[in-house]
Amino acid sequence: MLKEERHAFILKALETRHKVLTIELSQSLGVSEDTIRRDLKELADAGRVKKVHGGAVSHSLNPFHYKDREIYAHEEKILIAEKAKSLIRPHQVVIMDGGTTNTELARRLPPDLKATIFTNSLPVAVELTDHPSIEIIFMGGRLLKDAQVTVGEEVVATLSGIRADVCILGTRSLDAQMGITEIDWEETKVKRAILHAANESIALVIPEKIGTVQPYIIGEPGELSVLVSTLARRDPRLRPFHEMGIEIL
Amino acid sequence: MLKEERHAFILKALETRHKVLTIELSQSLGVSEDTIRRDLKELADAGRVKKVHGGAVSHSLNPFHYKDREIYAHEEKILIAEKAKSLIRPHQVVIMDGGTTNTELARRLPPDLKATIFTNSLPVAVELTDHPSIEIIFMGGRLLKDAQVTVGEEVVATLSGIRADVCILGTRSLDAQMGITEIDWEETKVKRAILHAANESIALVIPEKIGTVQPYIIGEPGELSVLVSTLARRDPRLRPFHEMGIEIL
DNA sequence: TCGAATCAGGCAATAACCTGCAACCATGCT
DNA sequence: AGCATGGTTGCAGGTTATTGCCTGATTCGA
Repeated sequence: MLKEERHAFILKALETRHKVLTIELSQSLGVSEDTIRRDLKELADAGRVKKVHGGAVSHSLNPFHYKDREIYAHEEKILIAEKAKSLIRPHQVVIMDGGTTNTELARRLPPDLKATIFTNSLPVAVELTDHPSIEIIFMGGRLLKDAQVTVGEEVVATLSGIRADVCILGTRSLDAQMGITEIDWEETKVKRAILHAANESIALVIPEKIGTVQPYIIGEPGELSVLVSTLARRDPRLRPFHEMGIEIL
Repeated sequence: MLKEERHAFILKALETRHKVLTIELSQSLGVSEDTIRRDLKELADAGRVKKVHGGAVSHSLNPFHYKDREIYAHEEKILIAEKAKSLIRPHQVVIMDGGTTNTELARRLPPDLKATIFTNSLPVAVELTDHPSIEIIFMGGRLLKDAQVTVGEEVVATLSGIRADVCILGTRSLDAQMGITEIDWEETKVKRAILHAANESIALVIPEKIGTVQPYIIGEPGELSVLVSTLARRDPRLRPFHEMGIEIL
């Protein structure tokens, strides 16, 4: 068995299976795990696969590979994005935060919409590059690898020089008492700045996040203008927000 | 048994079997393994087969033929990226420009490399988010949709506050007299700033770009530190650069 | 936090490789 | 015929690649 054959086998397996395990490969190819490990290392060094503990996963070569990631509650997020896209009016200046729901919205903006969008989210920016008429301003800073957003004082400073019409917040947790809360301190500071740099604020949120609380507070619930979820307008979970005068969608 | 006959036999065998082993061939053709090895070497030099340890495989088995047509001269760019990745030393501060070759490099950086990378390129940043130990600073600004890089005074301002160890320029055109030149004015300004913000500058360039000129000048050829291409070190096209004291890789 | 799984690096054995050399052969010239 | 030439082949040797095993470190999941 030539090394190249094994490599071809591994790549083939990854095309269909997305993930391979070292121990599986060693059994089906009849070589030691060490050899497989070395194979995976070579393939990883060549950028053909991504090595993970216990095996490897396919490393799709185009820059949109984050699309492959399994998105939690994807269907719901698509629904929310579809609802929300009418909220952005032509020629507005918009700040878009990160998050999968916001990315979904960026992908779904009407092609004829003309607007200026500030964002600190890599995926949102990538999606918007496909849009024909939106002007994109990316706010620089240190990049958080898991959230794929920039943070730090540079982002905050940029935001302090903006007065946007509307911001669209990625919402980790929303509670009628505590408001919008976050788990990451750096992101919190940025989101606060986003909230304060816009006249109106829109939160896109899947129902299960409503009523949960994280350690850091971004803003009072009353600071929200519009809340978009998959819930019916009269759902009791939304009642307190409605009573504060927040528009429910 | 003539050499040509053996070559024909080997190619025929590869058509049907995908791989051949040196030992097998030597037995079925009744010649020494060394002779087969020499045959394979000739066929490989002629590009008819791919030589591997233990024998040879047909070209269709090997990667590049069916993958990634979308990136122009992708193979060459991979080679260049592989060459260049050793140029980034641990704990350096690096500025990475946009371009497909640079993206390729970003994808191929050794996973154990610890470094800080400033970039204004969306694809580069996306690739780097998969890297375990690199700190990424994204330089914000207006996003050019086709090049997927940010431009504008904000980027230039950020760069003016940086003194990096090395910058890696995406190179549209390189000429021994005119130096590095660009076709887009906005990008030109940013690239100038990148060049001036780093102590050393590395240009990754595919051979066909050497000797071409665009309207806007980014820098003198002498401002380059290292030139990475697929050409042999002694290639006449590189001679003028070598004589300027630019390191050729 | 702990135990088990997994990993990285080193080591040795084997196989494959490359280089130089001498033998061989066909050819063409003197 | 005699000889030089160039191409090819096999062999000896020293070098490199590959692999499995081992050990200690790291990482993961409970």
